[in-house]
Amino acid sequence: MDKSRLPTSDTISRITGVSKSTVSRALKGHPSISAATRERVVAVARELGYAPNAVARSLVTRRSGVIGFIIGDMSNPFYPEQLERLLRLLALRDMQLMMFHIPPGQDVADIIPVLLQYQLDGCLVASVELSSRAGDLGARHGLPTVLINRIPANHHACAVLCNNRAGGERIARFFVERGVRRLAFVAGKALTSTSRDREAGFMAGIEATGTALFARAVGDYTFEGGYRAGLDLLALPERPDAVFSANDIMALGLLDALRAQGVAVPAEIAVAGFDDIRAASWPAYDLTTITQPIDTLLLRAIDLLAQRIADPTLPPETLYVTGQLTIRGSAC
Amino acid sequence: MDKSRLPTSDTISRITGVSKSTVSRALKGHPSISAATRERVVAVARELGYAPNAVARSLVTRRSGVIGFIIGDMSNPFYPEQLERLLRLLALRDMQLMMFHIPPGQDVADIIPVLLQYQLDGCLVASVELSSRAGDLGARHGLPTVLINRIPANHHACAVLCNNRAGGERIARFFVERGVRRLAFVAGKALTSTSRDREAGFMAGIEATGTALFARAVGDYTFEGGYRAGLDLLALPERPDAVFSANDIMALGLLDALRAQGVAVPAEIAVAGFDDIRAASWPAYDLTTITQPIDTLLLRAIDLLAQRIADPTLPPETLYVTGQLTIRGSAC
DNA sequence: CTGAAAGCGCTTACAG
DNA sequence: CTGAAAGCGCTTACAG
Repeated sequence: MDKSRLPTSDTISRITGVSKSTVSRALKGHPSISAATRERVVAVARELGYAPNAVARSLVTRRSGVIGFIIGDMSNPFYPEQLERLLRLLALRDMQLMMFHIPPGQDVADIIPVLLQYQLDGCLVASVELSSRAGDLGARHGLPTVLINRIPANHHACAVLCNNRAGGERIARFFVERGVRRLAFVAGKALTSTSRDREAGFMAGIEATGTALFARAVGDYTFEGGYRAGLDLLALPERPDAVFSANDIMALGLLDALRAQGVAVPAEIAVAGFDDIRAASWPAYDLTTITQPIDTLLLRAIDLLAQRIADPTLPPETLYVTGQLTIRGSAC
Repeated sequence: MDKSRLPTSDTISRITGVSKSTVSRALKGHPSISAATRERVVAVARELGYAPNAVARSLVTRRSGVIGFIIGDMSNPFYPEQLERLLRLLALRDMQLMMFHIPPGQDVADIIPVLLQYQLDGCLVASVELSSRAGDLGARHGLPTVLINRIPANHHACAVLCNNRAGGERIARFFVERGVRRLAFVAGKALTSTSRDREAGFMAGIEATGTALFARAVGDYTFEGGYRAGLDLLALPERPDAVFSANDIMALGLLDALRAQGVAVPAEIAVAGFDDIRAASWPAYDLTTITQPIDTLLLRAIDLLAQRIADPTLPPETLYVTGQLTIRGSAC
């Protein structure tokens, strides 16, 4: 009935008459244990609802089966969507996840001591806004770390990224093929590699056709920022024909700004985003965007992490996955 | 450089020349330690970046400083929004959070053994769809548990709820005061107390005015379900003037269905929801709704939990917080 | 195939 | 005010 009364390996040992060592080995299917002994131990353990205390096990094995998930601001729904998939994928491997939220203004470096206390097996860093010092976790503290959609500084950590550049280029090509000429870009946070790479790809795609970028605004990766960016673009002496927003959540704000100003989408201005968050497919927005292959991305990240947990001497690696253009009503 | 090289209390002990016991006491500010000793220990610990190994500490204190957060389907953005606030509030208390995701079709009962392994201090259960057996965690396994927006079966666990009934009633009153007569309700999952209580309140509010419910549809608490419910209502021989959706995410789908059918909102049909998720305030939806006081709700939940962690003999308690009507363009 | 013993890194009575 | 010792619940060489 009480927490302190959970059965221990000693309980099983006393009931079955074999030693704790044997209980431990029997339960983890160690080959040297006789079938008869194993069966008896397993039966008693099951009957008592016994499971080895994960804390004690972690202390001796130096493996906790828990990985840390580090995120910053979650107002972009893309993060929660990743989280849900991640939990599903980890459950398949019997791994648990501990959350670490870095509030605005703080940095990964600030919580490293806390992180280190918990004997985590590894870390996934999912915020594009967090400093590159996240790589320190791996390099200086021996904690296997994989960055998601973030370029590791000094190659000190692993990373899995959606090919942001290719995605930006794809959008440019899509617009240009449809004869759009006055192309605008709405940037996310200036310091993030995702925004810069998506922009670089977009620029490359435009320049390949001999044209130049028509206008640029900044939306800081937020809905409200996207809304303001939309108003900024509409205030220009001449309006763009199409806008590529560096992520979806800004694109939604942008679409609402256009709607508020009576602009017809896509007839007057076409809009495309990046991520394919759930809201992108809601009829109110119906956003053309680059769909990030989240499951693949996370699967690769988990694989990379699992390999480093198994062998910490493995060198860092950076992997790319490719997003697909999803055409919807906002640009078609 | 390596994980196994993290300094231990023994490291500090050797450097400072005091015993491990003294190191431990000095670091936690035990009053019996002399100021001089404490300062020296603290200085060395800081210099080495030492922090007590949480796993070892948990093993002896039987306190981990970690609580479990149990959620089901996260497609309703209300859950991620809670999660972010929760992380902020827990950080203030130096508590960590471990996530447990129950996939559709599974139940809390299925992960109880896993949960129990981790020496969690307590549990917060945040899914309205999970069985009432969540209360077992507290009652049968001694794990302090607080349900969020869920009525505990048999009073075996604590709970904090938004006053769902009062919210439903408030919406009814709001509609009736504006002279709306043909009121419809869109239900969430049939088995959830949130949907039932919101409906009961709505019905009570309607009946208080001598009228009756005009129409009812079911949206299963999803965006798509809300969309279908909208089409269902429009297919009726006579249309309602106003619809109360048991949560926001369904209301968004509903609004998109109305828009798709060319229905003017709120002129022809007014719409109200419940929760006040972020998307409710996006201009595309501009949804009138009951704003749940998330921070208060979570703060109360944490308090209830902290009390039970400190004294497990405390009886279960159920607390209510009150939502506020937030009037936006979808019903005004 | 099995067991006794040591040890993971802490905390906490118990002495002094 | 401080230390030696025991112990939290496991796992894992080491013997046999």
